[in-house]
Amino acid sequence: MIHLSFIREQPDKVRKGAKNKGEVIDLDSLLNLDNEHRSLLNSLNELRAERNRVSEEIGKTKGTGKDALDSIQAMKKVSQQIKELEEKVGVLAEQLNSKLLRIPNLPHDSVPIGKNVEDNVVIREWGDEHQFDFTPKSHLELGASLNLFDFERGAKISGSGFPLYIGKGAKLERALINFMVDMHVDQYGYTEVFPPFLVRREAMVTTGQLPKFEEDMYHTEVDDLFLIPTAEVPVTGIHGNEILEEEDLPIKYVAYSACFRREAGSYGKDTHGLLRLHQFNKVELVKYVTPGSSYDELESLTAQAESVLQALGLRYRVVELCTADLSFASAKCFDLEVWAPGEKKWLEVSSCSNFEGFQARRGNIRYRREDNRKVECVHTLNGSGVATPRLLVALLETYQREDGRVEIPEVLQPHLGIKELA
RNA sequence: GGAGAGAUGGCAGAGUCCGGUUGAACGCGCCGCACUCGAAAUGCGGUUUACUCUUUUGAGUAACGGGGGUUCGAAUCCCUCUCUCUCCGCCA
Repeated sequence: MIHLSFIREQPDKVRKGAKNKGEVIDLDSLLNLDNEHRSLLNSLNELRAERNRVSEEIGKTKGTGKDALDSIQAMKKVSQQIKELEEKVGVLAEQLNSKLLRIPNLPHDSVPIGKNVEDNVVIREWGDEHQFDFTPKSHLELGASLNLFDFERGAKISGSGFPLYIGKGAKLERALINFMVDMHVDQYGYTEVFPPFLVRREAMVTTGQLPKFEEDMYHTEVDDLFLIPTAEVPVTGIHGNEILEEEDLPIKYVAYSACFRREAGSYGKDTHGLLRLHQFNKVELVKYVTPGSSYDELESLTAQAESVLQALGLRYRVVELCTADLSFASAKCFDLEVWAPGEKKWLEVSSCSNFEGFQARRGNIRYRREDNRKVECVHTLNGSGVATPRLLVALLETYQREDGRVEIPEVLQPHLGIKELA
């Protein structure tokens, strides 16, 4: 969340940032609430100060053997007042917090201002368009002929959007996950973690899924736990309510997880095959860094995600999101889009974001500076490195041959044990 | 699922029975200064966080796992929730 004092001091910046993101916020009611809260809080503190002072006197008086009935009677009244004020202040604080949690993060100054997806900016492209001397098939056709997945039976078990991978398809999925996790650990020094897939509310609030997007999440009623939409949630939660040492930063984690998304409101979009799913697999990179380094860390994070696609020899482009397309919690974000020759589309396989202190404040994730030993919030970043379903689409469609077989990129062969899918 | 024990500051660990200058002893760590060519050792001083008010200085309030209660006053008493540990049961 945005620091309250920042909102007080620079409300226009907050309004402008939210407006550029296309978010409607009501700062006036928040600021009024804040004023009321502070004024009551001051009265409350004065009363408590009085009570503390007199209570101490009572203790001393009793110590000398005298009674202090008058003071006790007076403090009874004061305590009653305190109790009433505490209730009011508590209600206001809750309302204030709830409003605060719904204020989006502000875009970084470098983010292009835009009205919609059209205004995103392609930063760079990598790889040449694969030349086919036949008409490339879609991943659906390839998957069917090679018997890699079975969407009908997946839907029979769980509903549409829950793919069932079979045989070499299942193994390919597992190989991709292993390949990516190993790469980030071995080449870039990430620490591998295997997080829980169900999390408490607090973890979802920290990363920004709650309270605003509860309807997009799978929720288990009885235990009040949420299925994670991304490993970002549990992995960012790892250091919640902690004070880290600056010398331990940056902390870098890589995690595989299944991801669960209700995709409420996106019915009819990308409905076929592996393009949009309720459950999918993803390898996620999460960094905790010092504020001064977070934009450099965003660059390296993006580069590391890109290197997965490079190693697999897949054509892709890096897109800088404009303000309108930036997510609620993000200050700046690069999307990686891989080219799928069968679909003839760019497919988003990664989002690399800097959240600055937005998540850290929500989750109370801080660090102690080396120079002055002061405590401040870390910056958090994360990026997919990368998500498998669309990666699999691009892989199959890119490496297909006319005879319907699919070559396996060399880097993947040790993980899969075969050179082609036939 | 059953029975029991516990949760205190960066760490470790008193205080809880018998509520009152205890934001919290002693120690470790950390920071500063002194001594030293330098280091170690030693000595001295300092060392929680959040919020509010204040131009600076400073002052106040809150927090001993979370929430609630009793009381003039709660780390300390009561209730409740969460978590951790031990034993039993069940189980991949």
